[in-house]
Amino acid sequence: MQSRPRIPEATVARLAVYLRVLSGLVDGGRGTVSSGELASAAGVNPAGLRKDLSHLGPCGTRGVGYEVATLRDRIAAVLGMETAHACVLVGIGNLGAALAGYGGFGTRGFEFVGLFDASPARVGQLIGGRPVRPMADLEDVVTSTGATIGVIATPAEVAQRVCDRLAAAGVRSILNFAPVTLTAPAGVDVRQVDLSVELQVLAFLDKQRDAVPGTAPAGELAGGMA
Amino acid sequence: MQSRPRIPEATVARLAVYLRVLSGLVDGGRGTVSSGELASAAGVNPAGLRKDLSHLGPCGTRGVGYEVATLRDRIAAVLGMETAHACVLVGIGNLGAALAGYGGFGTRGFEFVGLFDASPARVGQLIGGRPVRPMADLEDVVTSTGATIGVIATPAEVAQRVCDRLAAAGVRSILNFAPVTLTAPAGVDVRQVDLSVELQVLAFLDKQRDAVPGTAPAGELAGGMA
DNA sequence: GCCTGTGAACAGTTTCACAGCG
DNA sequence: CGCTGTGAAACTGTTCACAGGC
Repeated sequence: MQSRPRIPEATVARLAVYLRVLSGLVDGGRGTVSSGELASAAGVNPAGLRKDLSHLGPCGTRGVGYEVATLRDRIAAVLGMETAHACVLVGIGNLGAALAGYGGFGTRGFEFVGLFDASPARVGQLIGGRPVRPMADLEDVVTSTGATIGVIATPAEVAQRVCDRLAAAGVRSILNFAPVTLTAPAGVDVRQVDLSVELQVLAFLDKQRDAVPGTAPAGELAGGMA
Repeated sequence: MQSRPRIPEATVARLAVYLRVLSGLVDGGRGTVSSGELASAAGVNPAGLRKDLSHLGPCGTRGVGYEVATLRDRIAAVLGMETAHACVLVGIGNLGAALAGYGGFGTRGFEFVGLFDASPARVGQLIGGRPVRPMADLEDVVTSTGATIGVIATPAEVAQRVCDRLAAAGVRSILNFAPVTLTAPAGVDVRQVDLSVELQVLAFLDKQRDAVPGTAPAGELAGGMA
C-alpha cells in the first residue's frame, strides 16, 4: 500500500516508536533487523509490526529482514520528519522546561522557535539555549516564524486563552498538557495529554489485579506514546 | 453492569477525565449535569459517555441527568481512589519535578512517598514539600512504605536498571517516561509514555491534512490522557 | 418532553495462518 | 529454510437509534 489510502493513527504512533528504536540501531552500527527483533525492542507483536510497515509499501527483503538505515529514512519521510516543524511552547514551568530541554524533539525534526511565559521572572532565562520571551511577543513570533504547532504547558486556568491566541495567530495543531478540555475553531487540531490519567489507569489495573487473582498482568506497555 | 465483567481500558481512561470535570463542577456548586453537558466538557460523544457510565450501573435519573457529587464519588470508588496509592518517583529532573509538584496527583489519591535522584546536587532539595533522597535509599523506602507504584523520569540510559530495582523491591506497577521500552518480570505491569510521540502524531496529521485538502481536522482531542 | 440506559450496527485494530520470495 | 507481506478472522471499541422511566 502507498501512503495515499491513509495510515491508521494507531500505526502512526507505533511508527514513531520504531523510528526511535531504529535510530538507536543505526548509531550502534547495525545493518539489518528482523521483524521479530525490532518488535521485541519496540514492545509489540512481530506480525503487527509487519502489518504496520506494510502501509509504507514493501521495504524488507524476505528471508533476511529490514535494512535499518533505509527503513529509518522511509519512516522519517512518511512521518514528515524530512522538513523541520517549527513549534512554539507556552508555559515554561517544570514541564515546559522539560519539553524544551528534551533532546528527543530536535533530533526528530521539531524545533522550538519560541518559548513563552507570563512570569517576568522566567522571561529572559535561557532554556535549551533559547531565551524565554514575554507573552506579548507570541503573535509576532508565530507569524514571523510560520510556526504551525503550538504546545501548551501552562496552568489549567490560562490554557484556553492561550489556545485562542495560538489559533488566532495561525497555529494549526495544538498539543495541550494542561488538565482542561480545550475548544478550538474548526481547522485547528487539538490533542490532549494529561499526565495523571495514565497513573490512574495504572492504579485501576493494579486494583483490578488484586480483585481477580487469576488474571495475569497482561504483558508489556499499552500506553499511547513511547 | 457491575464492575465485575471488567471495564474497558479506554473507558477507565475517560472515567479519569470525567472525574476531573465533575470535581470542578462540585467546586462550582453544581447539583446535576446531563450527559450532553458533561460530554461536551470532557470532549467526548454524549452517547459514548452514557455507555461509559453504564459500566458503573445505573447512576443517573432519566429526564434529569446525573447528580454530580454522587457520580464523582462513584467514579472515584471504581477507580480505586478511596484508598491512597503510595508512589515512588525516580529521576528528579525537570519532568520529575513537574510530576512531583503537580497538585493533580495528591487530590486524586496519589501520594509520592519517595523522590529519588542519582545526582548529589539534587539530593536534599525539597520538591513539593518532600526531600529528594539518594538512590541508595530506594529499596528501603519501597519496603517500609509499601509503595506499589513506581514512576520513572530518568534519562533513557538508566531507566531499565531503575525498573529492575523497582521490580525487585516489590513495586507492581511502573509508569515509564524515559524513551526506552522496558522489560519487567511477570507480575509487574509497565506502561510507557513518550512525550514526543504525541507531537509526531500531531505533525503527521498536519502533513496529511495538507496533502488531502478535502479532509476536515477530525474534531477535538483524541489522545489518551486528559 | 427530556434524558438515561442499551441492544444492535459499524468501524477500527489486533491476531493468526500461510502464501511467496530470497 | 527463514522471514516478509497479506488476506481473513477475531476482537475491541465506537456510533447510532430508540425503548423506557421521570
